[in-house]
Amino acid sequence: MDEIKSEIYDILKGAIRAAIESGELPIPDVPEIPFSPTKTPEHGDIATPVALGLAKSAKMAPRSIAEIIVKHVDCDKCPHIRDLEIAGPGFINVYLSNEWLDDILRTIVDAQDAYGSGEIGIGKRVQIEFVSANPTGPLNIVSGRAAAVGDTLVNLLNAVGYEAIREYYVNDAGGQVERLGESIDVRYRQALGEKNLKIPEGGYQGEYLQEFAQTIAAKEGDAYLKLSQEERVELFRDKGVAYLLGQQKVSLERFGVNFDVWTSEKAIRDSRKPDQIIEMFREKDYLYEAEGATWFRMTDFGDDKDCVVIRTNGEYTYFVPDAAYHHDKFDRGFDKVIDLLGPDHQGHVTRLKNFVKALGLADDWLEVDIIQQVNLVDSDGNRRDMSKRQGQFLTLDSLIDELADAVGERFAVDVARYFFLMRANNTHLDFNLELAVTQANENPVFYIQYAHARCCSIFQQGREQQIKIKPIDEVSFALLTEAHEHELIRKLAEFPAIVLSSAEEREAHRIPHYLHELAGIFHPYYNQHRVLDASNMERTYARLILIQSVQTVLANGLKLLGISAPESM
RNA sequence: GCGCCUAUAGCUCAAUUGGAUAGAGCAACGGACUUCUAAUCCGUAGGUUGCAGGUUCGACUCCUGCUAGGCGUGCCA
Repeated sequence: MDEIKSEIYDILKGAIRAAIESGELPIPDVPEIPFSPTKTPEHGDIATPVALGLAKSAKMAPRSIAEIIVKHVDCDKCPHIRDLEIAGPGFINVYLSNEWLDDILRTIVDAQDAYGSGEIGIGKRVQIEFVSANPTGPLNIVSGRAAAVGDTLVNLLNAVGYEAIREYYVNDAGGQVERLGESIDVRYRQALGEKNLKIPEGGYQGEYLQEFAQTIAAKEGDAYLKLSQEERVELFRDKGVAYLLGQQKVSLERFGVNFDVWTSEKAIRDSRKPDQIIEMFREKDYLYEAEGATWFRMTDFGDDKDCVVIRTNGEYTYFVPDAAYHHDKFDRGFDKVIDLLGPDHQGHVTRLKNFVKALGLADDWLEVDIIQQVNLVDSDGNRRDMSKRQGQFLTLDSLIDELADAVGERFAVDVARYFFLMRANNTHLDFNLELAVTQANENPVFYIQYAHARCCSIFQQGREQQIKIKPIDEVSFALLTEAHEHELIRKLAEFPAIVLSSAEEREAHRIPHYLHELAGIFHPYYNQHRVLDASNMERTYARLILIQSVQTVLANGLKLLGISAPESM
């Protein structure tokens, strides 16, 4: 496929050059030639608007430019071109010979699991940091969305050759975990019968801490009351972080996301890195003292406000360990670092990028994407953010529990991942719970999975009828004459380009859309045409190769999304 | 006030990153199981792409100004 594309590119380039040399096309140089697969077969297989782009500089009508270019195309040189056509305002439509379709099926059958992968990123190391929720409670659904997106982006980057890893930054230091320790202390003492205690300002009210504190009380009794409050808060802080982080890991594993590296903020703070960063900033004169605190000259980097890096109490604000953390990422040798942050962190994107700049790192080394918020809605679009089950803000676990009640544990994670992945990252996601829990035809996840299961089912039937797939060289694809068959093959051919653009643009949602479109061609085909047909075995063999290719692409695509490809449903 | 994100069919979203007649699913209506799985298919209907300008051969896409919603905004992370 790619070879044919570059062949056609060269032919068109040659034609334009010949037209310039003959003086018919008054432009200085051969331009970039954009071309893409067409939306509809009526426009051929590949089309280019290059003549439209040249209209201005050549001061000619686009259609006549296209005519001149086509006149100079040497069709004998490229057996893959069946026909050339000028259409609409001046598009050049290329019709490929049927060999092209054969080539695609051959490529897929040869490559199998590897079909769709690429090499553009070979030799480059990428780190994606995502979820990174505070270890002060269970993961919420936005974290779930980030987990699905980050996990898939890593899959995509690895598929196109990068060496990408998943990393989780554990915010186990600072004021929030202090509040956590204090909150657990209150719950612990309440569990022992103490009255008139209140969760401190900024503390955590959730039931999960009551349960945790009750477990401690049941196990250790009042042993900890002998400690000073300060000692107790510190102890509970550490116990709480360990417990809640453990819970988060369990949730993530259930969701099919496994991080390669967990980095502790506390460890970063305890290292010498933050001091070194401050030292470096001081040397570069990025810092000044005011109002008892130390400030960073953020305005020098174009922001409208400076910001505090050392508080009046002498502690670093989170910026310092954060800058140190990113410097540490650089030291670990990543060519590119991507942070996926939650919607409440958007104010920090510019500051973070500025700190990275202040560290002397390249502008495009750090990429920050915001994973926007998730609303749960019903089919009428009404918001439903509360969990029925727990009567509280929905957590990732309770979402999967609800889905599991409806579609079974087997598909609950598949459905959740699909719904999180089907929208662009920077849009607010309306998660239609009603649609997600329908096990019926409307659910797009099942639509795709069912297509895969149907492919498998054909092979199962074939085995029962003693029909085996023939080696590809003994099959004649000329028998695939149905319009649906050509449409399917054209769609299969798009897959590698979709994977590539999806990885490079960080737009994971293109994969679910593509798979849905592919299934949307397969199902009608399946309904109208029989694959296994004893009265026409030669065509059966050709169709089996086609079905095998469809199955391969569906399976490869679902794997990128971390969604199962069931053999039966 | 300032900054970021968003606005496309009744609802939820696409649109190969500036290309041809803006496409899907859901919801609505009417049909198809003696067939490799009906979790499927076929058909009907649904649009001034928030508004107003501009750039371009060509704009959902880029620029300017409005309107509406979400989020953020110097010592939490």
